[in-house]
Amino acid sequence: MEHEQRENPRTRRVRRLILETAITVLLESGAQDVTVAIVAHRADVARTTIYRHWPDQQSLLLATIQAMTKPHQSPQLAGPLAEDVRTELDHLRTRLVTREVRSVFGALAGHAAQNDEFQSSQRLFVSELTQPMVHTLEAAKRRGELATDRDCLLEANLLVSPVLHQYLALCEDISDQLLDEVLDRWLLTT
Amino acid sequence: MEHEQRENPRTRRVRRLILETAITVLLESGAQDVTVAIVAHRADVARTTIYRHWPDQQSLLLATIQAMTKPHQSPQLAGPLAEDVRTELDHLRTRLVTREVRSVFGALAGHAAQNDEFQSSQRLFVSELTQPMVHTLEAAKRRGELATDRDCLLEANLLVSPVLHQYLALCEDISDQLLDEVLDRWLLTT
Amino acid sequence: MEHEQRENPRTRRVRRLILETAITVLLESGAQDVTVAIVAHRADVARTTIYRHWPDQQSLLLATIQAMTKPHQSPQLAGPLAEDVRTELDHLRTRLVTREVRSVFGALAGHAAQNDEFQSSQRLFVSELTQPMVHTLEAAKRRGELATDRDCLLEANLLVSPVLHQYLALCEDISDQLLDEVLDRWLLTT
Amino acid sequence: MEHEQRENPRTRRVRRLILETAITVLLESGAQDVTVAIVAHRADVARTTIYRHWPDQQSLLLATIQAMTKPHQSPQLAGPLAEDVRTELDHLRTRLVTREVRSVFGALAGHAAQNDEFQSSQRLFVSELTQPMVHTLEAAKRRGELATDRDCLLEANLLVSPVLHQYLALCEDISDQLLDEVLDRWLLTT
DNA sequence: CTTTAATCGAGACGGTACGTCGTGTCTTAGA
DNA sequence: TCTAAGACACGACGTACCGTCTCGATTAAAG
Repeated sequence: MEHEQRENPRTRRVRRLILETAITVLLESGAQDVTVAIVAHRADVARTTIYRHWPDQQSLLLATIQAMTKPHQSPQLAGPLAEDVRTELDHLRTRLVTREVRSVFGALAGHAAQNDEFQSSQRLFVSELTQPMVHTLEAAKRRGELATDRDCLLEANLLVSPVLHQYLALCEDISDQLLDEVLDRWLLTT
Repeated sequence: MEHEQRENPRTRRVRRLILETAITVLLESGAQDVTVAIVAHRADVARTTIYRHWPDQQSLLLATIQAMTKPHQSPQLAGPLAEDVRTELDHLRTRLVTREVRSVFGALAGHAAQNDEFQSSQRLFVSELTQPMVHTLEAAKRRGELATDRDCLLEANLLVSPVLHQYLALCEDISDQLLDEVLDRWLLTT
Repeated sequence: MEHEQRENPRTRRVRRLILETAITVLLESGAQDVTVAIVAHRADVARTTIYRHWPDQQSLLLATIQAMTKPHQSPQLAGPLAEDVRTELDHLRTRLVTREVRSVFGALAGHAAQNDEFQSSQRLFVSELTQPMVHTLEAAKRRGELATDRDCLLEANLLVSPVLHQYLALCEDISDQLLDEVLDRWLLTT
Repeated sequence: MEHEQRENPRTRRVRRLILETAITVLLESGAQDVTVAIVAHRADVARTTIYRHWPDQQSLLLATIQAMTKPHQSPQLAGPLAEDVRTELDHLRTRLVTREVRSVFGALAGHAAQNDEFQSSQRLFVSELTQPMVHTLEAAKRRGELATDRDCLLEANLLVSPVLHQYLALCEDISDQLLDEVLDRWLLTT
């Protein structure tokens, strides 16, 4: 957005400060505490300043989450497909834990039922989690290790969903056995 | 619990009334509105009466959700396994939509990251969704259509997770194609 | 009241217990805390039991104060009038402090403007404080040390009021000088 | 206080409005009803607005009373001392009745035993009642009608206390006889 | 020595007020 | 000119008492 470029530098600085504070609060204390009052206090900024940038609390929370939703990067893999997928599953597990995915996903899901913007954001957020797997599959397809008529997104979802289900829906740890099982099953269907 | 039996019938009636009102509010306007003030007003009950039964707003919300979390019932199926599973997937889709699962799941997920009771409740809620599929598989196992060394819960999760993922995580509709695909893949691994 | 004699002994015991607890609370924490809830708790008695004996909180407070309002006793004095009066002023000062008169008077005055029963009670309470002085003057009159046409109650009030004023209205200590001054002035008018 | 001068005029207006409403309530229904909820309602102001200006209910009541405690003004008298004092006693009686002194004094006394600020306020309030008499005596002293070694405050208290006692402690009317008696006695001691 | 009636404990219930915290709107000064 | 400061109305929170009202469970007194 070139709009942001032209902005008063002070304004941009303040906006950043607020968002970063909001992120910190979200990770530290959960989405419940991403409140205009609390963020303003923590960022040492007037409450009204926040309202000048975002119309209400939900917008602030949404912007906060969107600021956290950055593409996950995985190193390009080029080993045999099975290995790459397994590695990617491992990375996924790691990302789930280290990036406090539960908090963010919870915040999104908590509003998604009533608020379409949150719904889109949740879609995006989940897609970002799945993206590296899609890339891995596409690379394999290019290398000829995967049939060209396969829909990489569908395949990725099939691979990823049991893992996310275990972690985000059942709130349980992800064992190596689960990852192995998922991989084995998937290989059988390829 | 015979304790509840001995309760003053009026008390029990009021408790029911409150919970039912809370359920209505939750389904109508979302978990955000399951507020002591709103529920009290809608149930035409004093705010303090609610506090006499539940210590705070979260407890009320939790109780409300737990009151909604009743085992899903599916008719016993005895057809060939593939058909039964496919039927069950269909039922699952139906239940997701008709029982406002998105609202409830969102409410749970929104608190689960901070509150263990909500986490347990979420676990339970998701299990209830999966349960009919588990039963179907167990029946098939008894009929000899499924190898006895299979873990029915694991299999059920593998079957169910792509569907839930599509609906709860990606917030998208569940197509027949998806259900077919899931079934086909699973059959290949059996 | 022979009515009270016929009462169930248990009832009488409980009534006493409540009143004594209320007195304790009044002296310890002030009239603000003579609350049905607090007294019931301190007396280890059900709240409803208190309501069975007094219709509401004000009645309880009033009864508590009335139970505290017992005639002040002074030893009969027979010395010369000036000495007796001075001694009585001293006793008055002592009683004001030791019997927590400020708390009780405050409680009474706080309700007297709105509630006639409290007003009567206050009148009585203040009279009791003045009574010993009246007796002293009457004794003096009988001994011929005071003209028979004097109104003992009026004289007592004239003697007592500057002292009460100093303590209850101005909330200040009562010095010996004040007592001496009051006595001297009064003697000049006799 | 120039601080108050600089205040936003709206703020000052609101503060005034609240205090005036509180005074009205106090005079109409007694100190018991000087409640944040009631005053807010009567002043058509949000409850929180009151809390922004006074930390709690007691502070509001105190401020209300202090706002009512304005110096009593008497016209300068220059007649003979005895007449002046008698006039002043009359004025005092009038003020007691017309300015609802019983309500205010009751409210003060009701809290004075527990709260030092109320105690100071009560002291001040009573002093204001006595003040005109002090002035009258000082004027007399200046005119040479009163010995210079007399303590005007003490004399005023001696004159005033029987009257206040009659009205505030005994809750009875103040007769002309009483005023005459008090004056006569006092003249004898001068 | 039991039975019967008054009294009590226990606690739900509708209320009112408290004092706190958050929201979103608005106005007034300042940098 | 943008921003800070903060007043304001509003609404919900959770707490503490109020006074009313069942219901058993005790207890005292009378049959």
